[in-house]
Amino acid sequence: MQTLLLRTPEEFNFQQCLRYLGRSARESLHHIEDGKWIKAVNLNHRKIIFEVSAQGKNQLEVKYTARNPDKRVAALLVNYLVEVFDLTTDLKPFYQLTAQDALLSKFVSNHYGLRLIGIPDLFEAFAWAIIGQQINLDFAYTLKRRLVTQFGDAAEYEGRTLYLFPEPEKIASLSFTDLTGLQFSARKAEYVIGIAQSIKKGAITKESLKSISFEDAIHRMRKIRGVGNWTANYVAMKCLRMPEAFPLEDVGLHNALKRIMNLDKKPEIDMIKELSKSWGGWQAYITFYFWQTLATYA
DNA sequence: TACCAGGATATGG
DNA sequence: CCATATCATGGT
Repeated sequence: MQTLLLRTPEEFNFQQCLRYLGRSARESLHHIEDGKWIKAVNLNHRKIIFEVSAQGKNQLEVKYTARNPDKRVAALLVNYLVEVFDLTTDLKPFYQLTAQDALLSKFVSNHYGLRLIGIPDLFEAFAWAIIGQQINLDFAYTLKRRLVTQFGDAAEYEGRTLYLFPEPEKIASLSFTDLTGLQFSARKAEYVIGIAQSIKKGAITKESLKSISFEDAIHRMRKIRGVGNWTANYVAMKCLRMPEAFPLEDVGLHNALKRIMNLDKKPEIDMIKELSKSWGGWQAYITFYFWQTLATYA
């Protein structure tokens, strides 16, 4: 086991992030124990097992081991964690904006230091979004667990089995019945396998999507079968790290708005559009913070 | 029982 | 362009 320290911004609270990561007991891709986040990932064909814990106020302690260690492992892992915890974004303007907004200040300050926790892997981000379309989150986590345990790689670590999300190359070679057998709908099976094939071929890459404008990225993603406005914005938010990403149609957002604004029914799309005009390019963060007001969220 | 869940697509008007 | 049916299953 090797150790590295990672400096974190002032507007960072590991406990807030850990609470988010522990939001579902059905999560299949990590463990949380004794204030530590324990997980395995595949980064550039290096399988890495790591533990993250808070080290003082402004640092994370990261213990890690790799199956095929080389000198790039530490750098890959740091990059991964910087992405997951969004450590390069300055949240001061976000907190300044929301503090002056009567609606947003109600709940944003309750989660000070929470970063928008990301899904760095493009295929995982798409697959998770598609799995979650139109079903309740408990069932979505169940479907993900079946996919992960059936087709994902695994690592044994101190008596635990740590699963990795399946590689697109693996899913690309499946037939629909492999996924409908896990209780995916025929549509979702088709969508997930199709995206795996596109990513395997290189027709869709994270780098190319990140290199173009937000509007162009959304437009390009929506050409993919199974990807509508909600899914494109979810991926832009959680993987591409575009701050103006905004899943307008999100039921969780609707329910959160209904609760926060004390509405008697869920808000209309046009009302949400109007409301969000004052969110100054922080739509993704504000949506993420809205989700924290719900009992279950992702 | 009926309706809602992190929606998207196909089809008919 | 808008409305509706469909999807699979779990929760309420």
